[in-house]
Amino acid sequence: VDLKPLDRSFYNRDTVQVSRDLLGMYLVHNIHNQRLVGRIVETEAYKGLEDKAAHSYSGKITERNKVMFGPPGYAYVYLIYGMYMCMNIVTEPEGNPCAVLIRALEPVEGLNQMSVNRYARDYGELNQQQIKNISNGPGKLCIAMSITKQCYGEDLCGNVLFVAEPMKKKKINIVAAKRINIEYAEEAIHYPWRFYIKGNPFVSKI
DNA sequence: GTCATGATACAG
DNA sequence: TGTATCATGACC
Repeated sequence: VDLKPLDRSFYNRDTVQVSRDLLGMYLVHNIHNQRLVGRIVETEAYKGLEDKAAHSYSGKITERNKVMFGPPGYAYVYLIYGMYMCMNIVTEPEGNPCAVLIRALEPVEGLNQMSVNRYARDYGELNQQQIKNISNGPGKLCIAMSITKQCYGEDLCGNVLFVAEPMKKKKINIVAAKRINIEYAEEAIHYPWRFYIKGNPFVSKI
């Protein structure tokens, strides 16, 4: 199946809109001569200067957040809690430091390799619990998809790591909710900028 | 449900 | 140099 990167203009839009439109799209990572594909089922919008939960809120450019201040369509990957990586996609025009966090995937292609990445072995046959746990969280999906700090700043309009529209797009219902684990963010705690596909079993938590 | 884990970024 | 962190897995 042919999967082609979305055009940069897709990302050069309002971050909440991009967050919603990413649901149902495929995240693709070509690595070690293999293609890993996951359907995006959960996202969160981080709207830069107006959002206390965003890493770019202060407006100060740092080593970590600098890619957020650049042009849209690039990967913002960072270490969280000293142990896990999170994958974001930069949105909006250059200078407006916004991003979408990818919070959960439904495995589409390369499930076997993902299970090796996650569980350090090839189970051959995975049980339902193991499958469900492969990529139902932002840290988990980075392990499953081999997304590391090496991916920081990767151009998603290239052919290594990108988002593609599936051949057949299923009809979905979108749920909007408060974002996860941003208790420090004062009024931004309540913004309904978490989006997920209603009823999808790979959503991280209800 | 609670809690330890862990490395880095960032502020002070 | 101290502190908080866009999470997870292992435990109760």
